[in-house]
Amino acid sequence: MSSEVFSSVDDTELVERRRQQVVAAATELYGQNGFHKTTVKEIAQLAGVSAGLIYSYVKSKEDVLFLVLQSVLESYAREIPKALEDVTDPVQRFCAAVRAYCKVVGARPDATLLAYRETKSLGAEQQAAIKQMELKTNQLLTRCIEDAIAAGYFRKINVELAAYRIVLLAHGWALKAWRFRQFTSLAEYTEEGLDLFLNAMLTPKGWAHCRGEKEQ
Amino acid sequence: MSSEVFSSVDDTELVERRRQQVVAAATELYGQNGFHKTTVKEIAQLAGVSAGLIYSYVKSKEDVLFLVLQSVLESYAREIPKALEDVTDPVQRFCAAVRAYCKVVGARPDATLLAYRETKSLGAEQQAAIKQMELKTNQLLTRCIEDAIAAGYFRKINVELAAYRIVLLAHGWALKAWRFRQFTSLAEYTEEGLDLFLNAMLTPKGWAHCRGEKEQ
Amino acid sequence: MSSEVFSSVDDTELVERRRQQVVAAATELYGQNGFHKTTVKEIAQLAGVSAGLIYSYVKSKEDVLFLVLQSVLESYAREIPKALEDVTDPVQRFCAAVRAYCKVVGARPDATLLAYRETKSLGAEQQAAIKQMELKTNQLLTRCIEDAIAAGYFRKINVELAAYRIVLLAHGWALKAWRFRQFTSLAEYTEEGLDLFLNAMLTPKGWAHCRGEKEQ
Amino acid sequence: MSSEVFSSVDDTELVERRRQQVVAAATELYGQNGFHKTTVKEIAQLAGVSAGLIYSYVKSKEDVLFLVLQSVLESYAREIPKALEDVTDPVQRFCAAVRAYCKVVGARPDATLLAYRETKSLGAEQQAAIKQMELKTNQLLTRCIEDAIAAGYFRKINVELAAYRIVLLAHGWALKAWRFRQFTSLAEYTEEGLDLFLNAMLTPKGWAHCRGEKEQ
DNA sequence: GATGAATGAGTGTTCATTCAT
DNA sequence: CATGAATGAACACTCATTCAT
Repeated sequence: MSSEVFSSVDDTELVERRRQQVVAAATELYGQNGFHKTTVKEIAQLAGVSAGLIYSYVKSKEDVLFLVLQSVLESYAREIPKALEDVTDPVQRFCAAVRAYCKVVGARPDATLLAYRETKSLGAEQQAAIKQMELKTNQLLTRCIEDAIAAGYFRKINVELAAYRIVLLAHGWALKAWRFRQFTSLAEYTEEGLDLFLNAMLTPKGWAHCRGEKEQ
Repeated sequence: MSSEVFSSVDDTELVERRRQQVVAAATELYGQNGFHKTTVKEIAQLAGVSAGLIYSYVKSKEDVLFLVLQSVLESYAREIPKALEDVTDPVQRFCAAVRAYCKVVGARPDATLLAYRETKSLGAEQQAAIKQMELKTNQLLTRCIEDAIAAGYFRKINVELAAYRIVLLAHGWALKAWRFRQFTSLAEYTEEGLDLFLNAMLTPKGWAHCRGEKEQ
Repeated sequence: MSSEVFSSVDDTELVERRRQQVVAAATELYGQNGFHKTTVKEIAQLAGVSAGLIYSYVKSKEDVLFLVLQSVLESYAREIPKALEDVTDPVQRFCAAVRAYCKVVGARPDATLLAYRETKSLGAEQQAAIKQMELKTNQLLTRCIEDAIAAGYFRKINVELAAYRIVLLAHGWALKAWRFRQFTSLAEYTEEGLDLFLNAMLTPKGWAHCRGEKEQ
Repeated sequence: MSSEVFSSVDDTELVERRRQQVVAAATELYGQNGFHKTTVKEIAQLAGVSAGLIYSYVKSKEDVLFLVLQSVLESYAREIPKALEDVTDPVQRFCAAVRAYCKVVGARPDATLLAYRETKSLGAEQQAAIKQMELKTNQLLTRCIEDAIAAGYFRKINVELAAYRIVLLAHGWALKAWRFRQFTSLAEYTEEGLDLFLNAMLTPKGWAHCRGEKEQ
């Protein structure tokens, strides 16, 4: 994947710091007004730098969008594994992954929306890179599901499809948060969704296992 | 709703015809390149009219987007009731509604995506009008669910949340069609999703009812 | 002068009638919003005809302006001689001319303003034609002045310059009517202006003559 | 007056310089072809800058017109007081004011014409601001006349009306310069006009005073 | 490294004018 | 003669990007 964003500045640490400033500003503005309505000058102003400076750290306005979306996807890739760190039981790992995913999405629903809304504004290559990152996130879920199947706790279902249903569960909150917030909480939404899926996925052995867990 | 799009031409039939031309062209282009990257001239060219003519039937480029999204939402509001016309059994009606929704979305996944991507590009008023139409579509689903609950076939769940899960099922196909198409079909996707939800919603009485239906 | 406006319609009487409709509408609109801000469609609408029809009686939007200005200038050329018809005394003729000029201007100050504001919007040829008409109007005044000089009533002054001062007296009302109306009337304005000029122009013989007139 | 024109550039001196460039170019072009027929690109080209740059110093094409008219009116407000600086005698001050006014108008007759022709092309607020400036110029004249009346040199006439006659004298040169230049000079035009007004305004005491001045 | 003035290509929109009906 | 839908050239204005300082 050739999707490294070019910078004319060498000092890696400075590049990082500047980009963070810019990405933070851009995320807010893109979320509010969309990619196209947001001008580079607005981003620069909110980031507290000059418009010209941005082009020392990024080759185009599109690159900024790429960095923004990258940072969103990275937060997924960071948070889910973190939530799984100390969990060993396959079913518990699955549940933890789902909860973690929903939680990251819930923390910045606008960011997730942004990914849906603006990915197409990127060039083909960067679009592909973003999709690649999404697939990697999904693999975190597929692996959990596969493990639970291997352990005999989940039925032998289409793993990738199941993973996508989870993704849609999590993203669904972001997509419809404006309405959901009016009659439910993220936690409730997540647990009910989780129930739904467990219901459909657990084998009798899986059920027994779960009950055992709870009885402990 | 004050969201009628203004036309300087009076002949209703002509207005309808021209708008259809323009909306068809715009849907394709907006879907391909997004609202902002698409120029009015491109739309005009694809629609086979002059750029100026568009402004006889629409007051702004934004109006064209509104018309496009409106036509998408209208197709939902048209197709779902049609699918329910001759179905009386509450559970069957629910299933028919879900299948119909998934089918309309599947017929023009780009159009559904467009609604997600570009609704924010509209002015506040038109945005509200679109959301209103979406709510109306959802009510087609809530009514089905309520009826099934009233008949004792579905458990007493949060109706609106359930409806939204269905919406996300249907829209999910559009959102991830690029991937889904690689390993499943819309029908399979729909039926499996339906199963999932029925599993979670049916009461014992509902289950018995279903089995009876099939045995007939 | 090749400044005849072309019409594709032959029936002279109809041409006249239609043009009057259009000119009336255009005068109002040009006066209100200026030539450039006024659209042909607006003129057509106010005139109660279709936009296309105008082009049967006129070759361009500019032609309409020309007709409008022509009608203004013609009203000068018509009213001043009428006011002189039964007056034979040179000084009286001069006074009658001045009063008549001020009166026509006062009747449609907007129209006079229009001539100042929009003559430059015409093509060179039509601009020249309008100036020509203005010169003709001025000659009505110069002739009066010359006659009064010949009769020994006026001093031997620069006749054309004097005529222009009168023109500016009359036009001045239109140019500053928005202010003048607040503290004087057209009649007062006219008489005081006339006094001013007579003062400067009358010979002793002229003065005696005037006094004699009044004593009669 | 809320009629300050906005600039996105802060450096006051640069703003001043650029605006002067633009105003100079615009004055010429507006004078030649009128406000509406002149394109922003033409102005930019003549000013030797890019079209886009203009919008760093001005918010709209209309603002350029405002700046142009403002500069005309300012030249009046600057030159007339300057001409009065070392003159103390009321009648002399009046004469100096009239001569100064005619001279500024004569220096850029096109600019004065522009004010007549294009003030209506401004928005309501800027139109009002221009009229306000015109009133201020007029007050320079009224004050002279009032002083001469107070000193017993001028008769007790309607001061504002008299001031406007002077204004029309000065503007008259601009309005009809195309003709006047063919048979007289600005100086002659001015002096004769001044005579005319003095004739009508001076009291016997004023006459005596004048003669005295000359005899000195 | 940082600034922000300058560029100029690109776009939505208007409107005089034409012409099929 | 009359209509008004259709055309398309023209124009104000925006904004990503560059580069001299």
